[in-house]
Amino acid sequence: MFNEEIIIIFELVIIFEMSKKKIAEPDLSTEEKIKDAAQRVFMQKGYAATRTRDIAEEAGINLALLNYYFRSKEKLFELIMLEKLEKFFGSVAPVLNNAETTLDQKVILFSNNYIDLLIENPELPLFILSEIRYNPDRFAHKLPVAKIADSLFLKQLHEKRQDINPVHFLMNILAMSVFPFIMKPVFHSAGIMNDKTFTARMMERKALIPKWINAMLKAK
Amino acid sequence: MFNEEIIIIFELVIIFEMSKKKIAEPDLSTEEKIKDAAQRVFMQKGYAATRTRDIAEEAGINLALLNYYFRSKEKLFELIMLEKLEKFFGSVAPVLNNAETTLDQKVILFSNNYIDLLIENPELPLFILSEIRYNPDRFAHKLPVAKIADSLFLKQLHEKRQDINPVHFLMNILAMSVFPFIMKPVFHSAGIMNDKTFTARMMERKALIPKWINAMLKAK
DNA sequence: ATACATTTTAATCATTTGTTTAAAAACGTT
DNA sequence: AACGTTTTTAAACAAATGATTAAAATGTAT
Repeated sequence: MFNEEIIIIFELVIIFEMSKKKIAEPDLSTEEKIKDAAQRVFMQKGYAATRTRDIAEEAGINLALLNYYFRSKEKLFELIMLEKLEKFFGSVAPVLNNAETTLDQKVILFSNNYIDLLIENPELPLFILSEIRYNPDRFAHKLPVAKIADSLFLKQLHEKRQDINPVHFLMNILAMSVFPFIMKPVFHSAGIMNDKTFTARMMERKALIPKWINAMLKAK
Repeated sequence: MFNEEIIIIFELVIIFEMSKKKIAEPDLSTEEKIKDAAQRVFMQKGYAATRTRDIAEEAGINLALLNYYFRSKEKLFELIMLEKLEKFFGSVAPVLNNAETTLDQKVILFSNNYIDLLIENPELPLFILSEIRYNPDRFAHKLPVAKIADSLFLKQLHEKRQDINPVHFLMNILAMSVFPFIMKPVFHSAGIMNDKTFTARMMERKALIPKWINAMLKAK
């Protein structure tokens, strides 16, 4: 019947709208609900400012369940922090050590992949870096800094510009890709840029950064 | 007498050594001692992780004196935060709006002055940016973003490269100057770079950044 | 020296916060 | 349906924390 079809269409529209607005998915297990909520709250407020009650409320669960499933606030944080560290650092070393790609290709691959990652996780850099700052020793050994410091990428850079420490160039690529996301809260809270225009600018940068790095390498 | 002269020299040496090692200056007023200590502790641990007892201990004063002189932890923090905001943003707009300098000169002046500032205050960027992140609305109106967004510097940039949004270039100058200080805790806690070599690299960057920016502006 | 104001101290308070407990509810198996 | 197991709940606890208080100490002016 005609009416039934209309009803079905309305239902589909409602489902679609719900999936767009990311309304709390009620079919997750309690453990996953807590982890998801903890992720959001920790990322937004940092470890110290986060109350276990905030997480419980965000997850829509009883406070005691947090300790039931994860022992303690600290254990839960450690779990999430390790995942976020992997997300933030994990993809860097593989790209920089890929033996199949040239220097130029590495720059393109890195800035493209990394900016895509950060568009999906804009608060990641500031979260990671402040938590490391406020607890330097705790995660020191978890960072793949050695694999980056001895990377093929830095050797390839050194061949191209023996007069300048290649760490400078690596720093610049990182800076130009990551720093805008660290400044985002400033622009946003000052009402200068909304999320949409910010993302658009970041998309532009994916193509621009490799060109800029090339220009820097050729300079003088 | 000869002995007296030697004694005077020894005293001078002691005073000199003390000023070098910055041993807690005991001649400060209680109010200043608290503010100084609060500065250090807030910058190191952030607002949320800082206990008023930490500040009292660092200042070597009785806990109650903090409330006696500054009413509350929050009032004291606000005071320090405003000073740090001024330090972090205060010098930017004047340089970017100076009608007497060319575009190239502005880049040189900015990177030089700003890196000098950050060498003296390495934790400043991460402190400011995390506190804004974790409390976006609170300091939004205090930021001189408008003076930067409408700056002469951006107009001069626009003339030189009408094809690219000048905000990209401003972002790059900021990024290349500031970002290393944001990554410093990572390098440091991973044992890759000590304070001395880090500072040396930053000194190099003061001269390099203007060259890089120039190359980027000429590119393609 | 005395009286008054300012500063400092030790003790205490009220609230917040991470965690635990014991009972209730829900679940699964036979 | 009855049983044991797992999950959830409300209540409570102990420690931490920001703040206050009242008395002691110190400083200052007469």
